[in-house]
Amino acid sequence: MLIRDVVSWNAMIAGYVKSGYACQAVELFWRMQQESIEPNEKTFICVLMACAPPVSIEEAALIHTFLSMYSFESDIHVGNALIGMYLNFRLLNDAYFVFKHMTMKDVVMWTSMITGYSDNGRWDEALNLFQRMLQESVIPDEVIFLSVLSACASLYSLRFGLMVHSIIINAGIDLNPFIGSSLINMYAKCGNLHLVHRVFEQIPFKDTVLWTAIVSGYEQQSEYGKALQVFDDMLATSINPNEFTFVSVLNACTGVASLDLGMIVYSNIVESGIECNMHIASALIDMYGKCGNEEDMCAVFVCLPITDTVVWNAIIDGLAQHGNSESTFQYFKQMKHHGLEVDSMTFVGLLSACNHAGLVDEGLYYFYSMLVDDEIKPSIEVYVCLIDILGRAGQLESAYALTWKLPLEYSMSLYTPLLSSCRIHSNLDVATRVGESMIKLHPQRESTYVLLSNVHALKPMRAALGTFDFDS
DNA sequence: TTAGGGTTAG
Repeated sequence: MLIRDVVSWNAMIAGYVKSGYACQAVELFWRMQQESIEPNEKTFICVLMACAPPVSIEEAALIHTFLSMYSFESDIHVGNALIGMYLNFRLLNDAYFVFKHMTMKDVVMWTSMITGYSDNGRWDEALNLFQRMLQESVIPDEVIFLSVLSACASLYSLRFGLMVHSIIINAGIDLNPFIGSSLINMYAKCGNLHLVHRVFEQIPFKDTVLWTAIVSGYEQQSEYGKALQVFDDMLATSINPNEFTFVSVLNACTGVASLDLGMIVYSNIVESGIECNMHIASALIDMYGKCGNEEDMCAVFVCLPITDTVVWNAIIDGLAQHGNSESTFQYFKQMKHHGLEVDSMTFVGLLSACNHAGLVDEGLYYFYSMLVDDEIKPSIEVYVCLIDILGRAGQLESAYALTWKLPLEYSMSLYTPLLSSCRIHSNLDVATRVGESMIKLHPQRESTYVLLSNVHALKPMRAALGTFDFDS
């Protein structure tokens, strides 16, 4: 072009951003300044959108400083792009600082800030902000409800979710697949499958995402049969499953431990022409692992690029479940060697390998290495494994002492494996103490009484065996 | 002719 005006530059920058070339977009922005083309609001909006890793925060801050020289900061679109930029770097306080100082806030800006909190696990603050928005008489639209419902789902808050649903109805928002799948996801996460079904029936047009939301909802609530049935219903329509659908369906096959079904679903994936991404791969590894086909589990793994923590966690856990403790440790070593990030799920696999092989010292070693070398906060699943390792090795008092160091909300998940260990070691003393605590916490839970009675049933058997002369 | 927020998965 012989003459390039601000619109040409904006179009170029926007094009680069939309195609994922963030660094080049920022470069173009600086070139534009060198050529003394005056930027406008739209220029800043485009370039701020490019400000996300791998662009550095220093360069992003420089663009913010540059922006301050113009009078665009009060522009609502620019303000929102600025909030979005800080959220891209997970700088929630900086984003909120910009948000707080905007004199005009529209529903889009509230959505950005709410999504920012929600995406960073600060769900309570997301919902508080939504309430504040309503108090300030901002009219919510369809999009903001999607973010708010996602926060309700993450909090498993049926109370708030129901309230939001009623606001949606009162606001006259269309029950389309977007709102429908968010509602289904929320009700499923809150465990209300009756409402999941009701919302699903109410949505007149059902697309792939809506079908996937209901399949995934049933699967996550361990209603594997229903998930498979709904998937079957979906196949009878003209709506095609996508990667997300297949992941949930594979999980449902794993849930019912059906290798045959899992293999049929795998052939469906291949037929559909959908590429096997990391989500599908890890679901597949998990399915083969839990359905007892170690060979195919490893065959899937070796075809994948070495890039993804979750895939490695899946194979480590799969090998551990098959009792291959040596291979499990080898894979962990390789994972570290390749510089992959490890997380608490990695250690769940490692510890369950130690558990199956009765390797107490190794289990403790990996546990401490997780705390000290990798500085990872152990998940409740890690503690369950650790207590199981100690318990099976007969270190029941140590295991029992550990349960006291953890928050009460986790106690039931920790006591259950401990009580089983008491049974293995016929330790009535610890069993009685654990059982009493469990009954105090959940007197209605029948499984506790069954476990406890199993431990007590050993008493006469042990007494009888005590009189038996094994040597002769 | 250039611009801001969103649904389902490991």
